[in-house]
Amino acid sequence: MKARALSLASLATSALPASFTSSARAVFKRLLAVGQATRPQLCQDLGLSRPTLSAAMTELSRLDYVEVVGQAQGHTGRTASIYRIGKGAGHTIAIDAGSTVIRYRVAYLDGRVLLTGTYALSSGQRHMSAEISRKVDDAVAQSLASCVPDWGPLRAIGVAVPARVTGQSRMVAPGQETWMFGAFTPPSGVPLILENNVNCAAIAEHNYGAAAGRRDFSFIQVGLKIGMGTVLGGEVVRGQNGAAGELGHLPFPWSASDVPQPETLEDYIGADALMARVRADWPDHDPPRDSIDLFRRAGEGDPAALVHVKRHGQDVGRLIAACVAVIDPGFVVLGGGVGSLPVLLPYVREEVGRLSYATEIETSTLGADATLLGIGKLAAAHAQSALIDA
Amino acid sequence: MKARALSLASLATSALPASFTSSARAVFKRLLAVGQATRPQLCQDLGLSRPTLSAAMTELSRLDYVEVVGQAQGHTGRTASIYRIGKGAGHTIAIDAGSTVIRYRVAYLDGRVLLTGTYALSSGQRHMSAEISRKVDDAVAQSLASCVPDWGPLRAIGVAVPARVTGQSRMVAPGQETWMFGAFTPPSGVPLILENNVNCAAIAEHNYGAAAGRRDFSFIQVGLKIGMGTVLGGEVVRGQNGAAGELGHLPFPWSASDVPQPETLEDYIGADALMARVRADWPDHDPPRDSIDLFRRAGEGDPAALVHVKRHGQDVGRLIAACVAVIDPGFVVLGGGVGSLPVLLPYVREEVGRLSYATEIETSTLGADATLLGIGKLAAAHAQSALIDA
DNA sequence: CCGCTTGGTAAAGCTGCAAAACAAACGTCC
DNA sequence: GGACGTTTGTTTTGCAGCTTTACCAAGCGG
Repeated sequence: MKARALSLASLATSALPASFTSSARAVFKRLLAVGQATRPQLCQDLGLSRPTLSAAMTELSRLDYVEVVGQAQGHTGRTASIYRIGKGAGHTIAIDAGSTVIRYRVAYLDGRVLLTGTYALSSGQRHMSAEISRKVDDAVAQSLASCVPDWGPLRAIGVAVPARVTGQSRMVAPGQETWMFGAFTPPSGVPLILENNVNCAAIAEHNYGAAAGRRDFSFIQVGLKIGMGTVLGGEVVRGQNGAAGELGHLPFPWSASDVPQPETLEDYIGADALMARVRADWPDHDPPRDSIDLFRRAGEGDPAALVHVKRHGQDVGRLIAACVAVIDPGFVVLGGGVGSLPVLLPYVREEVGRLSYATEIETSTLGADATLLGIGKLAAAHAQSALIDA
Repeated sequence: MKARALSLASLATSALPASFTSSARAVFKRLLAVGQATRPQLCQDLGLSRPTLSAAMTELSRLDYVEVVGQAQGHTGRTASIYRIGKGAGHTIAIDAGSTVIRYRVAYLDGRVLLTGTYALSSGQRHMSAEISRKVDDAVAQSLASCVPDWGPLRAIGVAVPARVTGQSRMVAPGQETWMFGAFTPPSGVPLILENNVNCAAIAEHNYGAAAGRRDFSFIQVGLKIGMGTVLGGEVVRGQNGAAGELGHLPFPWSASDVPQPETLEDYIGADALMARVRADWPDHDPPRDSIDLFRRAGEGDPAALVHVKRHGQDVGRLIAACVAVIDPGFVVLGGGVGSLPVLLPYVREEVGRLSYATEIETSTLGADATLLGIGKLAAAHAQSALIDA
């Protein structure tokens, strides 16, 4: 996760039409969360009276923030209209500026997908490069070109980046970092939200994945690099320098005789170092090609592979032990190319059990989509509050 | 900080008289925070109109929650009455059940002290013991005996303990842990609030000390034991098992060849281990008697002492590096018998600078009172919300 | 005494909500 | 097909909590 920081500043958001009553805000929020609902359902869920809800609907309809999509028939009584978020609420663009591919997705604020796409990078980019900037620009251009009136206004663009992100707001002023903005010119007047990619994955786990409904948990990504995203009290912990979860900075090696060196741990736990150790130690002339191969063989019972998987699981467990010692999240989701492999899990659990207090550990089920889902959620959430938290 | 956990449950709180308007709540809160204020000041600070404030005052006066303590004279115009919290709001008892002494303090909710006292323990109690329970009971009995009608009702009892505290609420049902409640029987009907002593010190730093006004920081206590209390977004991070900040559980020793052992770090960084290393390594036959002596000699320039102080500062810096890697608080306050010694600070800063992102580090100025101040604040805050968050 | 300023209260009005009453739509039973 | 019960949606009315406006009270200097 080592990368330079992005310093953030605010950008003028689009002018807002009006202020809403708190009930209208609640209705809008609820519709975003559940997708569709009838008025009686909304009354029930939000504890509002029918007249109040009626007023809220009138308010929201005036700007096309809600629309009717059908009728619900109880087995008796009048039919109820089914409402959802309308075109007036607009849409967002979410971009996962990953190490090997750029994914993008255009969606309404309630998550309905309008357009998705992928750009491959010419080679694995361990660090940000001009090519990423270009592809991000392509993704935005493609989205804008495909835009039709039915989508409503573009409310926010979110970009998940493999870098630290700093600043109070998640918005960035254009032109601050050439690697990001060298070829990418964000459309003016549209809020741009940057977020660290691991934090995005954590947000996705929180909203759609293994950590749904939890107030506190950590998501630990283990692959080529290591990183962590933490949610405490429902809020992402970002850190003063945007460096929360940069586990590569844990003091390592550290003992009575070893002096920790900066950023050593990432190079020790990263997949490259793992495979180097595996190859150096392999008993015959057919070592695993890559970490996937190693874990496959371990799953098939290969003793040499199991030794290294166990060893790696223990090291991951020690990462979690450090996390528990500091914040004791109680629940940890393992993700990333290596971390999400189930073969690793029992060894991780064993080591955490040996070193730490009771902590539930599960592997992620969201796969490679996690980051894109998370930045999408973030962009939608930003758009939502810009619209109704007047 | 290694100690058994306290499992918490709720206790019936005293019946509440009435519900307040939000303006009355705001006025009450404000008076608690600032101590004294005139009506115009409150209008200004809270953005309320004079009629609204008048209504709020009528509400609060009816239960003696506020009282007039004087008149304020501007250089022209009518005099304004000065208000503060009244007897009706009641008082709290705060107890620091420390390792060597038990301190207690009775105070109004706004912090005005009514009574303080100290009981020495017969010997340093590394773990909780029956004697602590007895002294806590003595402290409460003494407070109750001294109580006069002027103090108003007893609203809460807070106890800071050198143990993990778990559970949603800070209240504990009587009779759950014999070491705490073997000889201590809390008065029934009064909420009892338990909190870890390091978290209390952090709360004190947040309200009265070096971290005043900060939303995020960590307080690290270094002495016989090590522990950390963290505030993120103004809220104390307690952890699922109440184990957040148990730095003794950081993986140590950890390197390519060293296997971490449970709770090793506390015994390595604790003052006893430090002095053992100092004595083993001392060049002549006059080693420092204790850590205070060591740091005094270092302050006077003794090269042998400086070597060990520097070494210790580096180790403390590595603790902070671990904390920064996980949550990146941006600001750290050093406290405790060893941690608060200024001689240590430059070495800590140097090591953190070498290993981590920019992090401000200061030493605590609250001294031994920090824990008592913190638990007092917590008890008052609990009483406050019980009174007005109806 | 009068002007001037500031503290405090009483009366009227506004906002956001709910309860009650009313109106409309739908299925069912005779 | 029409009466009836049920559910949805709207109109009316009322209330809580606040602000604005207006007024009275208290202090100071001339």
